[in-house]
Amino acid sequence: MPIHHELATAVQQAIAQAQKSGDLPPFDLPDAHVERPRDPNHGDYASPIAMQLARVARMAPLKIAQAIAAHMSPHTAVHSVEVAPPGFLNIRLNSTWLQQQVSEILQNDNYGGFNLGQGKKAQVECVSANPTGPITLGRSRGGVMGDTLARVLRALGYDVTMEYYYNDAGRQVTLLGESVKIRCQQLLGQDVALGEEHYQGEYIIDLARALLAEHGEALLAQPISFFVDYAQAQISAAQKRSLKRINIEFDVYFREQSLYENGRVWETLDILRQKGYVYERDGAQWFRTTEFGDDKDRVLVKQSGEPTYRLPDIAYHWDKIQRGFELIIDIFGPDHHATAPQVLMGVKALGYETGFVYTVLHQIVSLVRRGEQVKMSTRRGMYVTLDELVDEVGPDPIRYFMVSRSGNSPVDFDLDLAVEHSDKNPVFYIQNAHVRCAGILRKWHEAGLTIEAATNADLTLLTHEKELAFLRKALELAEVLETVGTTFEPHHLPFYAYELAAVFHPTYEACRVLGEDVPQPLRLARLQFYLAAKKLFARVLTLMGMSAPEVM
RNA sequence: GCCCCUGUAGCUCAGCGGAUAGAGCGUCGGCCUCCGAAGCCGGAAGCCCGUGUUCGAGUCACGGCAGGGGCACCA
Repeated sequence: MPIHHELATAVQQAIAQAQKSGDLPPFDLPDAHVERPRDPNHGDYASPIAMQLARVARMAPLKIAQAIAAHMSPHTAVHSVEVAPPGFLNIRLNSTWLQQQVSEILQNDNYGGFNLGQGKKAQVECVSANPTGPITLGRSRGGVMGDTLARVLRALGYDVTMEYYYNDAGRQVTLLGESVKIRCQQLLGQDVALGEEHYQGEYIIDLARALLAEHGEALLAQPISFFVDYAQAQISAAQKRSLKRINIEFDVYFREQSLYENGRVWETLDILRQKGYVYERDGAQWFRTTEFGDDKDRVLVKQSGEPTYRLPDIAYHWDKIQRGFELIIDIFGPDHHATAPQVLMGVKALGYETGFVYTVLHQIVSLVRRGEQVKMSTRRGMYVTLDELVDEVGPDPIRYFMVSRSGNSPVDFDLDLAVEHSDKNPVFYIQNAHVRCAGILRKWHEAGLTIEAATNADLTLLTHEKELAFLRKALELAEVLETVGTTFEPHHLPFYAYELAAVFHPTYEACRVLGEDVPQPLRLARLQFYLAAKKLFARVLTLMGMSAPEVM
């Protein structure tokens, strides 16, 4: 159990004890929690519980706090529990215990993680781009957010499946096939033109060229499905390669088509109809979303007899639930902000509670170069792809900047900043902390010394306030992971990483290791400290899908 | 017209109902005979407006004002 939970429990037990002994009147035990005071002078953790209890206990908050403090049982981590007006309970950690975090970090490969999820099956669905073109920046953001969430949820004891949903059944893929065929015809000198709705991108011509090289002119006799299958296979393979470049890999690629093959789509419609949520109008099948608060009903099946995307989307979520996921997270870009709630309405209509299904929305990504927004237009295929961005800035800045703000804020991806090797660039600022640790260890080895020499170091020598501040910050990782894993807002992690580096660098300046004026026992202790710091930075960077370089 | 998101320092953003609102950039001023200055130290500067809920509001509710995005029988 992480320390902030232990302390909260301790507070709660103290309240119960105080009630037992009559120092506090009886009332239902609240959920106590501890938080970090803004001002470190107030202690390492604080609880405002006494103020919250004032009403039910009908006592002055200060008196309540005193009663709780008096009944706190001793804890190895706790140095003192103080009461401060108007009723705060301030807890200070024991520095001996804090120093032991060094060995805790070194021994525990899941430092900061804890078993919040208890092995529950969780699914993160993200990217889910149609297999009709390269991965765009918006989809990349969703992917980075989803992958970061998945990594955090695994650290928190969830059994996570990363899933990618393919729309391989709709009109879009037919258009894709037609686009490729037309390009083939053009390459063969035929006078045909792409329609307005066809895919305009250069990559379509490349596909056509490759097809022609393989099959020659005879391929024009093939049905459109031939072109569809070929293009889809090529494009989805390319999408996977692109995503892998930024360390995103999926466990399951779920094909929309499979929901038609196994009858799930029509089964879903039947059930919705049986439950009275479907009616016919103008030759189409409508879903009574107004019963769930929507401002108008929505079409499930078009006049043509083809389903809209909604029906398979609902069927897909039904399938997810039947596969036993207890936590479902859907990550949607701005183009899905309006449709996300409709899927949930579908799930409700099927008879499920939707409390365990979360939709995480994010805003757009735009590129900034030399302080100016780069113009992008999806029409004409004039957008910047993930591959182009990776080519230009590399994976790490993408991983960092795509999650470095709340999903509710748009991302302005600054191309100049992303590659700038300076203190302005938070990516290098964080990675440099790891590099600096590595540098100390390298120098140590170069001097012919081994790490083993330091394993019995006396950690209680780590008394410098900056060293202790770093260890306090290390402790905060558990809180950050919990926040990310319960709010599904991954941006807290890069902020934490930055703060951790901001606590580290002054420590590095102040707490030298190899200098001749450092006494040997302290040197050994600090060596352990920097070994732990290195491991912690590597851990945090890995949780963000970033690399932890030894040199830069 | 309807829906979603946003409004915090000159700029870009954190801030999970708690104590004196934090960073980065920019700006002003310092620090390399010393493990990576890709770093450190210090200064100036801020919650869109109103009403309400609360012991306590940047945070919650309602109403304004302003900006962004979305409103297909496309996905």
